[in-house]
Amino acid sequence: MILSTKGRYGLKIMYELALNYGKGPMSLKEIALRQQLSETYLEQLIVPLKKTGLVTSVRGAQGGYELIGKPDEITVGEIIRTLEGPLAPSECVLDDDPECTRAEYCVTRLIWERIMEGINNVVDSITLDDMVKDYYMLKQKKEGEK
Amino acid sequence: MILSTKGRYGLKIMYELALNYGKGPMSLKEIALRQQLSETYLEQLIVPLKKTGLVTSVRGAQGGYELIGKPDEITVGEIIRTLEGPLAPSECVLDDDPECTRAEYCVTRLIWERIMEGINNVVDSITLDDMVKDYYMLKQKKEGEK
DNA sequence: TGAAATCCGACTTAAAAGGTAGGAATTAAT
DNA sequence: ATTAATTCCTACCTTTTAAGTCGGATTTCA
Repeated sequence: MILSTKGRYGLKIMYELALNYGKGPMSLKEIALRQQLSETYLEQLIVPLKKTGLVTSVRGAQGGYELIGKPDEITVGEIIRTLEGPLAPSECVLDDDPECTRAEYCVTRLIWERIMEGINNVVDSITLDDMVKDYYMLKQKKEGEK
Repeated sequence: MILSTKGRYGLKIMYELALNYGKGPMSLKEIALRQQLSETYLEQLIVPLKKTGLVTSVRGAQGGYELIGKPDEITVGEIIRTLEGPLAPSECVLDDDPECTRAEYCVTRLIWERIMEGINNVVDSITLDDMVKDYYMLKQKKEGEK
């Protein structure tokens, strides 16, 4: 049940952009450097993020990417679903599955629905701003230890 | 983020065994028939369920499988984790990941931990007995519609 | 003794994961 | 004007995983 690198790295991209929010565009090169990830791979991942309208780009030298919305308006759920598709444990709970009219009265389906609801509740309750706050919390804590 | 068929079919196996609880062993053939699944594939899936001690087997003709514990003591979480491994969105939240001492203060890791906790809370709160009850509820409802 | 089961291990095929590579287009700074 | 930095675009590659299948050995009830 581990997420693919798409969702995981995608969140890292968005987190870096959130830390940089309001400071102009940030290049993928810098993000890749800070997160120790392959820049060319991140290029792939940012395409859907742009298409969904979560980020915008500035081309050319000194260009890069920026969040479109404010960090407290972007949830972890939106980001992960953009890159991974719907967060469902089984296809049969997605809108329109034709095979799911079964003689077993589909009890398992009820379970998948509950699980899906649980997962989405969690990820939709966390925003990028929460992550930024976590960062400053951790930072302060670490400085206190010196 | 869709579960593999291991976890999904595995839960169906356990659900059938729960419906059959107390009535002697049930063969994979019958389970496969009722759930419209490949019997030989289910053979693979039941191995870990047996190894973990969730089911026991009776060999020979009229043999089959039975739940070891009572349906209200077996959670969906146990079953899925047995077949899918730990329900974590990232490896880095599993005990001992060595790579996770990072300069970013690992804010994303905090997020994965919260998500993992959320998922496990949901699946561990549902037992096989809940599914059996769901079955009788749905059945009654359907009969009322006639 | 035969049929119905579980058990065991190897094999197969297709898709997905996790990238790389090469180059075109755009733009700020010099 | 040129150069360097950047996004953008398309294709390709390699390894792993998913989702089974297959053949046969073993056990046991009828």
